[in-house]
Amino acid sequence: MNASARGRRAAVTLKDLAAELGIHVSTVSRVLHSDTAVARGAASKATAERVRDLAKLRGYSPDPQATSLRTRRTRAIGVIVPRLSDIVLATMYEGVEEAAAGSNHSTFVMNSHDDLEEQRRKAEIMLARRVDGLILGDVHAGSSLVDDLTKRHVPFVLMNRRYPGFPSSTCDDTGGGRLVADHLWETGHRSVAIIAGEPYASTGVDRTAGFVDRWHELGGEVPSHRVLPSRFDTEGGRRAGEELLQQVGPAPTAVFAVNDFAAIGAMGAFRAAGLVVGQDIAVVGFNDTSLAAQLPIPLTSVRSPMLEIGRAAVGMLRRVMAGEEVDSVRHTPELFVRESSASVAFARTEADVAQVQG
Amino acid sequence: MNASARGRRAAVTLKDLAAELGIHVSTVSRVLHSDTAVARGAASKATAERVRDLAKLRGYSPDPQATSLRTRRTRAIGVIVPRLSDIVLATMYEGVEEAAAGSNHSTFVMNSHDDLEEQRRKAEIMLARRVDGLILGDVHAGSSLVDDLTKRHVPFVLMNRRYPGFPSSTCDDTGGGRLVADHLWETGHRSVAIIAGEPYASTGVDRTAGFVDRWHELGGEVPSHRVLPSRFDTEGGRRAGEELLQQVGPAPTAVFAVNDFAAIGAMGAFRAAGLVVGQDIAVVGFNDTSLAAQLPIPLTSVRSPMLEIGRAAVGMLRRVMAGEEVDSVRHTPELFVRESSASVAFARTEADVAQVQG
DNA sequence: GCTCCTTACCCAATCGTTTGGGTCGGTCGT
DNA sequence: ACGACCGACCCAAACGATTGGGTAAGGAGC
Repeated sequence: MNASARGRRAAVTLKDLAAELGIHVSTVSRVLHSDTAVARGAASKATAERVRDLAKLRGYSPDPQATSLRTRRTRAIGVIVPRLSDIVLATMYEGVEEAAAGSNHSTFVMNSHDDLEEQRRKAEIMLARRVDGLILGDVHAGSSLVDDLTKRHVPFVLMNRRYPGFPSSTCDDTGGGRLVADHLWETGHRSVAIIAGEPYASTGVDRTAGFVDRWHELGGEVPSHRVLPSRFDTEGGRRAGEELLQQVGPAPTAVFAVNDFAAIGAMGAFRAAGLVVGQDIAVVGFNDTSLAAQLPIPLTSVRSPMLEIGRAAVGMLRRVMAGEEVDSVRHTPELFVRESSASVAFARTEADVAQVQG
Repeated sequence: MNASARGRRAAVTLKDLAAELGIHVSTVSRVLHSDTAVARGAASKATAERVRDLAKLRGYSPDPQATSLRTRRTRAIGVIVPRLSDIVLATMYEGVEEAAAGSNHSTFVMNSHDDLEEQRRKAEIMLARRVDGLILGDVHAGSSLVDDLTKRHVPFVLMNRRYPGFPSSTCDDTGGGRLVADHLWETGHRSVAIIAGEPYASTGVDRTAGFVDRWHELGGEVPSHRVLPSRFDTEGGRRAGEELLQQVGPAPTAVFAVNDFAAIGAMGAFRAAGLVVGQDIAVVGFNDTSLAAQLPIPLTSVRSPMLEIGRAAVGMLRRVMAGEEVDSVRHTPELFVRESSASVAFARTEADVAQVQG
């Protein structure tokens, strides 16, 4: 019936250490906790040594609940993502976890499934848990959640997706889109389409806008029916790909999907229609997930530094929690050209297209 | 400088409610906390009503740190996985999160990167956080961690991978392997290879063993050099695929990769070597991740109920935490045949093989 | 009218830490 | 030789909730 028999509650406390050393618990606390600033003055060098030795010997580890209760901070941060089974967010989260662990913070993650209701609910759960701050990886354009959190003085930063006026750690998605436009233009394409992702996600919107802007600068045009919204998964990419092929008029010679998974889905649709990706049609993805390079037809993709985006989000959040103003960071992407769009001269001529059409 | 100015610390406490109602804090606590068992007897119906109304009005939410301190339980469970960027584990975690939320528990996840040192370190961090229990998704064969945790009376269950003698929520991997053997045998294959995954993971080991056993029952044989260990990612699959093709003697007509990602990597290797998957060589994966069906060449795969595995792990852990003995659960897998192995008659004859060889 | 229940509460200790303030015996400066 | 100061501690009040014990008033039963 004692503590250790009833469970694993062997946990040694400050009081235990104090009793064993014959000194007061507050002295032990100061020695163990304070970073030599307060520690000096709390106990003699000899006593401090004894305290530290015993703490190590007994395996003392402070009770975080008690500490939190007293200090009003939990050293926990909440992370909300659309879904962790999206490898992009999962990778960013790895960066978050790593950086948080580095500054002695724990992280709670929750999935919002990109549902506005659920975002709020999950945020409330985290706040009820008294997290010290939030990292939102799923912000929707026009969502009022960010304003509400600001009003409530909840420290938070955005990750993955940005929202004007709030600090975020994202990829330079616009720049990434421009890289793709340059690449496709240089390889001779003039008729392109974009699988643009969800309209509420800045990632897809910015990548699309970057592409379109650059394409215009280069002298090209992207008809609006060639910009298809889509889900971010393979299924969404496949549907968009199918839709593209069903449009009247010649099919595009190149397709930019704002996400690797959508690109993979589109590749499936093209192949099912008898097109050979990399020969009949070029496909470019985004994020350069570990899959891209390993696919049967390796996928050209824009690498976004996902781990770094996650790490940076933590750094920013720490500063926000400390009351500082922080600026958004846009991490630089890099294009990796692979077989799905590598060959320069394959772009079909108008004549070819007419033939295929006929 | 007051609490609410210094941050968002507006948090209303039991004491606040009690003061406003002119009753004692303990009465408020009993009304709000107890599930009508203790609540009855704590206050009159009228008072209870007033308490509940005011609590709702003021938006009272109990301080979990204070509660934990008093009750010695955190309602938090720790989850350790090899890596969350593995879609399989991420999906299981979604199941965990959902089930945990359902029973009002929070979850901490950490990545161990399949490193023994890191597993221990992460487990210690979670225990230092005083989680009520652990779900281990990364147990290694022969690891002593499970024994150590048992000795320390830490409630835990295993997920994804099993370990004899400890409760686990896994797929029936052996059965899954048998399904694949039946399928390949029926479609005429006699010369097969296995990309077997890491030897420390029961998933790969069991899937391989199930396949091999069934194959023997059917009268086939699997030479040991045809069972290649591999990492679980695409890179690992590609390497194993390349190695297979370099072996002396005729290449196998079918390959079973114990994981979809490894299968995708292998498909890449085969294609690079000029083989057409689904025609020259059959490939089967495992887990039926969302990618499998959407790949350019849709991948035959064994679906494991990942969400369910995660949910069940939580249920089991709750029972372990309650002091019950629980049995392991092996969830039933299901085979989905697709183009990568669909056609029955393509298996190359020995003559063909000889020709290719020559 | 007395005891004995209920009913409807209140009291106070406790969980493990932190932290603003003592206190007490010496040492230093003059 | 005397006050100021310093080093090395101790005290006790929090933080917010839970919970084993009261206790006072009112009614039932004899």
